Amino acid sequence: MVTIRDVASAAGVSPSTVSRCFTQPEIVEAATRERVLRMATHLDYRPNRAARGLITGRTGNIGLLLPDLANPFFPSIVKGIQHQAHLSEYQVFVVDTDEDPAVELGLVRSLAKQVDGMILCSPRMRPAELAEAATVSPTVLLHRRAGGLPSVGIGNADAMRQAIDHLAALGHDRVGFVSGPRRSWSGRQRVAGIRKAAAAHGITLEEIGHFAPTFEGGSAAAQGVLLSGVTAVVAYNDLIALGLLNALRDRGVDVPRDLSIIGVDDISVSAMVRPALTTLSVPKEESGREAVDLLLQVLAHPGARNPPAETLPCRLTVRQTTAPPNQRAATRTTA
Amino acid sequence: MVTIRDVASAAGVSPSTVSRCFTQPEIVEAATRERVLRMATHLDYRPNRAARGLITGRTGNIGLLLPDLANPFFPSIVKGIQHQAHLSEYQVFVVDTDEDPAVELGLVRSLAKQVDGMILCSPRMRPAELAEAATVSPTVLLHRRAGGLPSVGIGNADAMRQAIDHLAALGHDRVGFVSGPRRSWSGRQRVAGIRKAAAAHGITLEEIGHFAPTFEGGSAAAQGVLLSGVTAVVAYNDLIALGLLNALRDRGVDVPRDLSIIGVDDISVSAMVRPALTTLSVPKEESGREAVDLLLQVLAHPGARNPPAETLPCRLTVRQTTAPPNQRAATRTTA
DNA sequence: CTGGGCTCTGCAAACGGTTTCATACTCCTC
DNA sequence: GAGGAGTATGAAACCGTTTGCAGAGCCCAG
Repeated sequence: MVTIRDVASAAGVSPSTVSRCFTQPEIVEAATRERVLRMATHLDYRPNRAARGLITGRTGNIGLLLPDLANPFFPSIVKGIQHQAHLSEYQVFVVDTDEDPAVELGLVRSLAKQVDGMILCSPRMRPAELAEAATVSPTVLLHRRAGGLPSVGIGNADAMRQAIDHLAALGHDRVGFVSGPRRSWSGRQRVAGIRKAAAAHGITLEEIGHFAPTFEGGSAAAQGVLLSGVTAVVAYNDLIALGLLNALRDRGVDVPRDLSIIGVDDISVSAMVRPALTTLSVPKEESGREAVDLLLQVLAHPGARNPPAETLPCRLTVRQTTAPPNQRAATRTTA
Repeated sequence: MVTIRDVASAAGVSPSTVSRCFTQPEIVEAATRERVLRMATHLDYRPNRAARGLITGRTGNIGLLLPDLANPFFPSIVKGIQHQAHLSEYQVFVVDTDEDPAVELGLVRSLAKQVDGMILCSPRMRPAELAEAATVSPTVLLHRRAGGLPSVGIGNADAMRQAIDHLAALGHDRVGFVSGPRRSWSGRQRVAGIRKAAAAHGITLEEIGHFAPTFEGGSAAAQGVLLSGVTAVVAYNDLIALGLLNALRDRGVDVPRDLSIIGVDDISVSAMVRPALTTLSVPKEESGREAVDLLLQVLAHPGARNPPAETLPCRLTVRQTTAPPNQRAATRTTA
């Protein structure tokens, strides 16, 4: 392994000078600098980041905590985060919590020493734990907002408004919301948003259960949806919507004729199924990139007073799972 | 930040003793050890891994290179790898190459210093580059085999045999194979395997193009498949199969009546679409776990002469996209 | 010619651990 | 009671880098 000393002796200077050539090139004489850099590339020298980190206190790594890589929503975010992080020479530690809130804080702690900061994506932990996590390591929240921590979120309430506007325009007046995990902050935002939007349109809202944010969770929701007598549902996320869509079809329910379905996230699968899912498109990669930018900004100005809380807009993508209500089916199910 | 010296003075011993309590507990006297460990937990001391790595040469990290996180095949592997790595207190650096072979080697080099070893998942680079990567850092190949490097793979040829057996049993005698990336080693294995299996059954094999291993790639393959006059196709992977399935439906082709489709991977989406995709189930998480085990084994015995090359079996999962050939449709398309 | 200020470079001390080597102590045997 | 083996601990060197401080050399003004 080639060290800074090898480069130094090869270039006939001291290690300090070599170091300066990399960290503050302008203060070393041009001729010297050029000679050093030439030897460095010639020897294929790369600074040992662990050694550098030991003294600077910076690791060049950022940590990313997320609930479940198996949900295609998150890999998109990872891609955005990685791309942006690599632009600034940062590496990313990815940690999957398997939707278990109990392990989140522990993972943050165990990762803290090895990263300069963390991005907590859709964390399920409680606000107090979140505050504690933030003391352990500089933290940016992604798809969550809490206690004045810097965060990147999406316009959940506005998204729900768009969904309800769309359903109202189609003529629905009895709509369901299929909830995801009880601990999901986004979920609570969405419920609040859809309540308000439904009220504004005079639409009756049925809130249906809490389900795992997975395809299976959506299947499990089918019975409750059918019993509720609604003509349209908005689901917590696309996976639930897809599971629901499938379970309904297996029971002979025609989507969108008998029931309209709207998801949230716009994961790639949603465009692959038939009928293709109408959904609220969330800017996934972009939100990941923004989170990195925000974190780097926080790292650069540790004492900033007002940590920014960004909100990115969602956009309704109308595909094939929404249509005007089927009067006959509606009256049948409500009967 | 609490250091080893803090623990040492709190416990009334030297830093050396504290260090030994963690690295080789058996050589320090029981009473002393207990006192030290009690102080350590009390102060919430955690060894600085960068500092430790500086002297031991071990980082406690492993690197994972993969082509595209957006393909649901890979997140499953990541989960398996992470889970197994965390059991041995290793962290995982994940790097996505966006299917670009040109950047792979560079990423390996830039990551090398920060990891103890790397898992290269479905790398697209050439054997010579692979050999070079292996000199840079201890390497395990996942879903690829090359030049005696330790590897974990799947039984591609056997998988193709199962697919052809299934299609032959249904009565197909003219089958297509839709190829993925030209640089994919698995792809070449599968072509070779399916050629042999088809020959054994007296089945005519049509090899159709090279396509991106994505949903869009599958859509693009539709025309070629229709022109080929086959009654069944096996696709390089599930995403291509799904794209194909969709594009065919949009052209009015009924799957499986007019055409049978078999994918490879068994990604979660394949069970979510209708008709659900018949596919070769690859043990994704398991292969990830095996790769970690293998890498740790390599790290523990650096001089081992015969690096193991494991092969995990695939299993055909029959769903709804395979059926006996439709005689009329077949003659129509071959006309 | 002297002295003050600049610019560039080297020395040496960190950073937080691990590990080699030496030392002090205990215990046992002859 | 002396000597040797064995055990538990501490002192110090080291890993590869950054950085505060000092010093060398130079230029220019007085």
